Order: sequence, then C-alpha cells, then structure tokens
Amino acid sequence: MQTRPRRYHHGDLRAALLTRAGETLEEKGPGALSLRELARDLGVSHAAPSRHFKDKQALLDALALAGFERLLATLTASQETAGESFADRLGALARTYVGFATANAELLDLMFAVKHDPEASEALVKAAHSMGGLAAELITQAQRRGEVREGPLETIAIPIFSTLNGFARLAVSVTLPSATLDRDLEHVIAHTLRGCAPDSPAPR
Amino acid sequence: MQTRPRRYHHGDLRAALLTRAGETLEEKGPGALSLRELARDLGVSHAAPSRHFKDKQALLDALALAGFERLLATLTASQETAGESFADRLGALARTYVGFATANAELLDLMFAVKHDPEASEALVKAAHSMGGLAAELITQAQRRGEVREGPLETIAIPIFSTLNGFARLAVSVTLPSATLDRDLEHVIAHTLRGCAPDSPAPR
DNA sequence: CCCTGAATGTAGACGCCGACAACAATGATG
DNA sequence: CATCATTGTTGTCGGCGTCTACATTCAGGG
Repeated sequence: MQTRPRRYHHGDLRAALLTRAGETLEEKGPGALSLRELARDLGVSHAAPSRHFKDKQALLDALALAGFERLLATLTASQETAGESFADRLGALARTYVGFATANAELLDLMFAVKHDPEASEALVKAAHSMGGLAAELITQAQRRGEVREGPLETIAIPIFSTLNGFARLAVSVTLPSATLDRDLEHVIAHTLRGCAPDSPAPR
Repeated sequence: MQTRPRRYHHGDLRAALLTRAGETLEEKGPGALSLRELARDLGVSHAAPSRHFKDKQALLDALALAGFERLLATLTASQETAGESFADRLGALARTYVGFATANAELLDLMFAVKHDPEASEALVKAAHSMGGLAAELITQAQRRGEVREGPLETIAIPIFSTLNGFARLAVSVTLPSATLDRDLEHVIAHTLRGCAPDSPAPR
C-alpha cells in the first residue's frame, strides 16, 4: 500500500517544495522551516532541495517573490470588481490588502523582511514596485476625476501605501485587538480619504 | 597580558548578553545570532546564557522589550523639545520614529515580529500600548487646541500610527530609495496632517 | 537504438547549533 | 563558618545547513 510508485525523480520538486514550505510557514512560523524536514515530508533525500535552491535563503526569497506575485494578482482583481469612485477603489484595495495580510501573516513578514540575498532583492524590489504601479494608476485616475488633490504622484502614493502596509502589520502583530479590526480598518480608510481629498473649494 | 582577571562570575552577564546581541543583530541580521557565539564573544561557556534566558526566543523577546522601552523614551524626549503646534509635535514624533527605525532596522523587525512567547507577548503588548498612550496624549491635546478634528481617539490614533510604522518599515526594507527618503517623510507628515485636520470651517 | 552528457536525486560527512543534565565555583545569609 | 541558592562549566544529544562524491534518470544526436 505504497501511496506512490516513488519514482527516482519527483516530477516537480521545486514547486512542491515551495507550496509545502508556504504551508508550514503559516502553520508553525519561519523558525520551524527546515530544508531537511521539507525533504522528509516530500519523501526525498535531505540534499535534494539543494538542486533547486542553492540555499535556505534562496528558498525564502523565492517564497517571498511568489507572495508578491500572488498579492499583486489579488489586488489587481480587487480593482476590476470595484466601483468607479476613488473611495470605492481605495476601499477595495485596502480591504483586500489587509485580508491578504491576515491570511498570510508570516508570508508578509517574509516579503518585507530586511534581509535578502542581493540578487534576489533585485527581483523582489521589482515586484514591490509593480505594486507601486498599481497605486499610481489608482491615483492618477482619481486625480483626473477630481477626487484626489493635485500634486506629484509620490506625495500621495507613498503615504497611502505606508498607511496600508502599516495597518496590515499592526493587525497581524499582537498589537491590535482583533475584535475591532474591521472597524479600525474603516477608520483608516476614511482617514486616508481625508488626506487625499482636494482642497475643499469652499464647502458648506 | 590578560584583558581581565577572568573571574568565575561575570558580574552582569545578562546585560552583557543583551547589548552584545543587539550589536550583532544590527550588524549581521537575526539569522547570525547564536547563543554559542554570544557566549564565546563574552568569554563564557556555551551554556552560561541559559542561566539568564531559558531559550533563544526568551533572549529575543527581552531584546524586543528593551527596544520598545528605548523607543518610547526617545519618542517621549522628542515631544519635550518640540513646539506647541500639532504640526510641530507630529513632525517631531515622525522624524524621531523613522530615525530610530533606520538606525535599528533589525530591532524594529524583531519588535513587531509575529511570533513571540505568549507570556513575553504580554509584556510586549503592554510596551506597545504605552506608545499608543503617547499618541493619545498628543491627539487629545491637539483636539483641545482645535488643530485636529473631533471624534473618538482610535479613529485618529490608529491611522496615524499605521502610517508612521508603515513608512518606517518601507524605509527600512529595500522597497524605498534612500536618496529621497527625507523628502518622502515630509510628504507623509503633510499627508497625515491633512487627514487629521478639522473640517475646514469655510476657508479663504 | 544506443551513447553520452546534463539534470536530478542519494548517501555520507563535517561543523555548528540549541537544549539538557550533572557537576563546580562563588557569594549571600544565618 | 555552614549552608544553600546563584551562576558558570563540561559533556552530550539530536537536528540542522552545506559540501562532496556517487547513482539514476532523461533527452537529444549519432
């Protein structure tokens, strides 16, 4: 009753390593991630992973990169089903982002970790910047609609992304009580909208 | 030419471990932190640290806690030399916070890490919340001065802290080019001030 | 169809690590 | 000065990441 023929070659060990690593990462934290245990889980010798990742760090980097791609895809999708107004679109973005963060806490930690291999960093920075592109699109469009104040892109995009990412991390860390989390997120969205609003042209 | 008499008892090994650990943490990252190497550096046997920290995690937790205390002290000091206006005080807070973050990148990572011992978490959460207290004071005072819109505290404090912490982490992570960092910070401060401003009572 | 070389996986070894236990020196308290 | 808790030491254990040498499989050209 052997589950699998146990071929000499696994088929797609690289992908299997990544998915399994992602699972144990969320389950038991990054400290519990060991290449040897991973290999054992996949029924493969302890040195096999080194054929696909030269390093433990290389695997972590690949994991982070995949995380960025997944997050980017999710965020992009959220924009397609959102309404037209800036408030709608920003809200959708924020809720999606925080949703991803709470569902993938450890992964987010990894993605924004300080330490990465220099060459992997290149790819990671590129991935992170493509998220910046998403924000840029959102903002320039809203500026055209007159829903966001004028000014160079980065004076708006960076604060927005800071807030988003910052709140996501607070939510994930123990710092914030999870009971009021949804309400807090709405406060954050409202606050951000205020900060983006055009100078009120004589209200009342 | 022995540097020290090498007494059997170190004197204050616990403190020495913490400071040395803090140094190597910033220098070589958290992965390079090993209890054994720490012990070697301090000229002490490999098992000596276990008398002061039951665990490697316990040492990390203590490090994080010390970090919170240091950060809190720095932030508090920044408020004492700042001006009266909300803009001044928030600016001072933000610049100090980001300064601490860039100077202690790895430590900040540690402080807001997802994983901590449950019992240590208690102390850590308490420390984090005392920072919230600082923010609360800042805000209620500004509300009294009419420089910040009315409303329950957390609708303002949480967005502010999210932004601050989020920007600090962006700055530290590779994501943001360090060249424009100071300018970006000013944008973030300005944006935050906008978000906090009272509903403009008929401008012009 | 086989041969050959590149991918991929295996087996073994090395040094380092964190944790534990048994023991030794020190210092405080009476 | 006797006693006992504190603090440090030595030795050991299993697990880990990485390296090297070797085995199996696969793909492509003769």
